[in-house]
Amino acid sequence: MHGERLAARAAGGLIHRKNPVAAPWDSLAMETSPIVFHRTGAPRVVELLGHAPIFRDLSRDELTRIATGTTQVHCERGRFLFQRGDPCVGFHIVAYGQVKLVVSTPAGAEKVVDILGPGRSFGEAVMFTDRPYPVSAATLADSMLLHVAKQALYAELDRDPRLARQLLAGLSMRLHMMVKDVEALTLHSATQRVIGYLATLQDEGTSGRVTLPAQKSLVASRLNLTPEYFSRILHELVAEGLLRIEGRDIEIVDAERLSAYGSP
Amino acid sequence: MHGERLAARAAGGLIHRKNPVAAPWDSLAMETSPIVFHRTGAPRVVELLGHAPIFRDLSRDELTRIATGTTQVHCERGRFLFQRGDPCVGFHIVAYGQVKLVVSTPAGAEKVVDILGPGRSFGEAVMFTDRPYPVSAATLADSMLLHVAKQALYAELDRDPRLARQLLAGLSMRLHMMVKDVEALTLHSATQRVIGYLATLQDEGTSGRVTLPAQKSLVASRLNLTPEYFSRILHELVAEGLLRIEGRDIEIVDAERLSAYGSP
DNA sequence: AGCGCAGCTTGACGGTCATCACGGTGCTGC
DNA sequence: GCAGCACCGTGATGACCGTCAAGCTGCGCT
Repeated sequence: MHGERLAARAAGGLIHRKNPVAAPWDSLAMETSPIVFHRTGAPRVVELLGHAPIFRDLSRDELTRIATGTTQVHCERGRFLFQRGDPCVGFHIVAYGQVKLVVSTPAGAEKVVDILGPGRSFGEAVMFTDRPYPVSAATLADSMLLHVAKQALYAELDRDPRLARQLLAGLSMRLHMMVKDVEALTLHSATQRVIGYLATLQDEGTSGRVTLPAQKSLVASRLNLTPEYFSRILHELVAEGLLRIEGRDIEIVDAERLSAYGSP
Repeated sequence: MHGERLAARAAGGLIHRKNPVAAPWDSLAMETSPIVFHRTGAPRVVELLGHAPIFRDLSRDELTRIATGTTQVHCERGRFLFQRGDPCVGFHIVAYGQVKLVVSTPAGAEKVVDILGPGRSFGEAVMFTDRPYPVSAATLADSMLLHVAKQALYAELDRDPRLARQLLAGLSMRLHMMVKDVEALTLHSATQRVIGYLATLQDEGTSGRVTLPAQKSLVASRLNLTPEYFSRILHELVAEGLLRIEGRDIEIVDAERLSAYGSP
């Protein structure tokens, strides 16, 4: 049984380190109360919803209707938003902060499925299936989320076919990513997975410098590696002169040779 | 690089073995011409569409409109319906026969993502993303498929919010399955994956007897195993008195002990 | 300052699983 | 009937990657 030891660090310390991830698309005053729900038709909510990719190019009217069913959720670092098995009555959008999605066995082993930053949404798919959550979600930093109630979205869905297309496209992209993940897990070696991951980080922010979105042990789990082996691979790549590492910042020295490393 | 040798048997011989999988929801005369498209408003098409889970409880009117954009595709065993990278202009429904979805590296390694029987649909997600196919599809038996054109579906989507919900639910279930797959690949051992797979086969057809949907090497690839190791595992389970095997038919002797095997 | 702890690294070792090689069986077609 | 081919099983070997057990570093805290 592997991953046993990951369990120890799973829940994430409830430590108050001031490490909120900056929101690129908006910045708000920070809430640090343990966990706060804020039912509100606040004016900002419409603004925030409008910036989420999933609701791009909806009209202001539509957004305000959806905002009616939306609550703000303030959540400090290291708390669970929901656990696998909980019922699902809506979906979440990250306003600021950072969230991890994990699957875990009863035995305590844990695997990071994804690491989500501001603007990303999650839980839509579960909402549409009327099943309990298959994963758990926990904050990696003090965060603020929007929770959109199922009813509100369904109501709007009946009015606007364009929204349906957006949602379908969004879920489809998600599925596409999952296929890529499965492909990586089954067809690529550990080293190739690391290289591929660095590549995806790179074309988000252009230039040869990337920075890991979270601590290395989390990224390792995301790539289905132990922290130890992840470390070894990174340092092997450094030894080859392909990378340069400074904490979470990684400089890609030779992108050409990197993407070809480990094929023949 | 593992899976290199799978490539050899990848394309599937173009042999004419009469091995069409019986369609539980309809039976039709078999076509064995190499590959035939049949643009048709045939009366059966509406019937066939109506039985696909994805179009369940649509009205006859709606189905006939969709049928307008639907073509019958007759395809003999061992041919590709599309290859990774091909553009996508619609999606498929299996009328009868059997289809495999595979991902493959340029190096030739190949992995079976799924094995699909009558009634199952595939390619919707790709259609909604406006990207090329991330997987290839090939027939495992002489088959007949329905191909629904993107335009036809989009048009109907604008008329009927209920269809949107069905599609969203369908894609969401697909995503759920993928999450389960990733979980199995990363958290479970090979033996546990085999056991889990047998369990899913079992609750489709109740009773202690299941039969593998395709040849063992394909099932092995689906479970991310080599045929050799898959064989070893099955026979180990037989040796433990948990299973009994006769070709593709497997009798589950002790379901209790089976599902607990390999945990402590 | 000095402790304590979380995160990261390094080394030695072993298990799980892939790989290679080969023999067996049941089709199909000549 | 036999060649030829899929498909399946078995044995020997070793790679890849996980596990266990240290040290190291930087940061927050008292």
